[in-house]
Amino acid sequence: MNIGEAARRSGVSAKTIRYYESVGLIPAAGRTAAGYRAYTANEVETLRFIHRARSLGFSVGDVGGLLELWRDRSRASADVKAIALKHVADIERKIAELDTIRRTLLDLTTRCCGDDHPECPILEELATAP
Amino acid sequence: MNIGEAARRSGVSAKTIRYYESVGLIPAAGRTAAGYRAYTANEVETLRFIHRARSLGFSVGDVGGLLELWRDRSRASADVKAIALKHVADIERKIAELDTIRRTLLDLTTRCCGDDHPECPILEELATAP
DNA sequence: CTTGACCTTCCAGTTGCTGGAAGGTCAACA
DNA sequence: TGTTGACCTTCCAGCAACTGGAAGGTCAAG
Repeated sequence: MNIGEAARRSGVSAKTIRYYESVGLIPAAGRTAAGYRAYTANEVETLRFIHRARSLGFSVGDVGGLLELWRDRSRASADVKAIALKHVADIERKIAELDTIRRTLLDLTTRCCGDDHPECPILEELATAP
Repeated sequence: MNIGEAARRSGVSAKTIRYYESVGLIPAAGRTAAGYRAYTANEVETLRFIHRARSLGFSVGDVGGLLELWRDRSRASADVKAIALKHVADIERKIAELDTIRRTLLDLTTRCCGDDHPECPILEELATAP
């Protein structure tokens, strides 16, 4: 099938499929006589796998690792779990960071009247915080 | 003062100060006879303002808006608050997104033995989820 | 035989810096 | 006076992970 059809079935855009090929995440697809990329159902499954992994926030590099493990029948689930747990830790760090910012901003926005006067604790904080 | 000193005092690296100048976030600094950028205490204050706003996650574009309002004595605090609230909404969306992912991954990693066997609910999920 | 939906490659832009190369300047020290 | 070393300058490239667009080839239907 053509790249457009593979895109529709996998949820990965044609543009992105080409990109994944260019960075080596997937091997170069076969070609028709006219030079069109041709995809098998199997390759579409791989793309769906990638799509799901990316939607869970795994980096393209991590997805490469997961793909390798997926294809490796003699893998150790510990290796998969390690990648996932590291990702969870990253996410939790990120959430904590965002939450700190969120609480600061909520405090500031609550204290800001938000009217047509210039007094503003938000700007004051930005201007004078340590 | 030289850019290095301004960097040390503001918390913004010299490299980044030049970058901010290049993208128009700050006006071009004055120059010494030798062509070195020269900064006043006032400009350092602006850089500190920028540094704090950036550390609260405001985009460089938003920081530009905040800077303008900061300098505008006849501003309406409502305009500042609007920028901040929009940012809070963005952050909350992001947190919700990350938390959904986090919960999914925690479920999967909990169910994965993480031993030297190949069976792995994480890969299974990636391979078969809807 | 034409139209429109495909496909191809390649280049540039996004965000916010950061690293590095090649070279000029300045202050202190021998 | 010379020279070192810490500054400074510009410009170019690259990170992540795409996305948009231009210019042009292909295919199937009507």
